[in-house]
Amino acid sequence: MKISTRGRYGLRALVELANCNADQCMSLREIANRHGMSENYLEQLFVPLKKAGLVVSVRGAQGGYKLNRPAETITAADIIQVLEGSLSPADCIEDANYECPAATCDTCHVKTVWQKLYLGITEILGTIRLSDLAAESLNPNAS
Amino acid sequence: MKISTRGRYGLRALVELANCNADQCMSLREIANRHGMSENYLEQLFVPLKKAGLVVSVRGAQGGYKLNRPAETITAADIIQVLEGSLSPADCIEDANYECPAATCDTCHVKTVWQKLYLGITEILGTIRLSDLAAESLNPNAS
DNA sequence: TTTAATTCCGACTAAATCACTTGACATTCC
DNA sequence: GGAATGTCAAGTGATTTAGTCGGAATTAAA
Repeated sequence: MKISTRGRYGLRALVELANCNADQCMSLREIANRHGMSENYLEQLFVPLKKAGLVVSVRGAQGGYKLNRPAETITAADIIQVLEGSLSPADCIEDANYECPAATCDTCHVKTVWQKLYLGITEILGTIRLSDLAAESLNPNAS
Repeated sequence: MKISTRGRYGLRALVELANCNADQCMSLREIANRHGMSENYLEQLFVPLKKAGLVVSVRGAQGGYKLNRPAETITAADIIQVLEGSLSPADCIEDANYECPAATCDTCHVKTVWQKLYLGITEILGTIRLSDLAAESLNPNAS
């Protein structure tokens, strides 16, 4: 039940982008250096982020990445979901018509637990906006 | 962010125990057979469950395991925490005085995300009692 | 026009974790 | 005595994690 470096790095990286001017972009090298991350690894994370339409890239010298939408419209749920693959704590509840692989499904009476957890996680991360995190990062002392 | 088989199997197994009479015990073999689990693997899960005081064992023929406390006093959080090691989605927030390993901590502005998530997960799982799950499992149609 | 900075792409890899399996031993009921 | 159980320690194959590496394409600046 841990968030991996994919989600953690990705979230931090996008907070960084949220702190740029909307028309400016920041290179992966700079983000990676600031946060002590591997640039090559971070690069991999930006493939799905771009594909999901959360960021856009600018190639060539002085290029980099920037947010594709206002930071107010991007939530932690959006980012984590893209990078971790899903927000669901168990495969059997991601979509309504998933079938348990084993014949053991009829003896599994704990699905409601994962459903409640999934709803909770979605709700919590869905109400955290990137703009809030960006503001916090600029003014860490404010509650 | 997935719950592993440890947590899933363990929770299902304890629901089974919760459906026994308080003085009766059930063998791992029976639980494993009912749910299509590996008996030997399940055995490993019961080591920490016993150590945590959630179950007690009865050795010898006709032995097995039973709950150590009334099912009303055991929550999903208790079980998952023991089997998954922790309910925290990130290592940096488990205890108040954990220190980020890297010097990158001062550039990490997303800790509040993991804290909120941790609180949410703890709250959700902490309010699910084993007795509720046991009742549900006996009467799956009731809401 | 060259050069340096960047994204893009695909492959590789060491280490850790997951989900078991195996085997030997201890205890208790029948 | 023997079968049914829990206890313990170790091994294992597959998958995932967190990277690394090398090179090609694109673009701004010198």
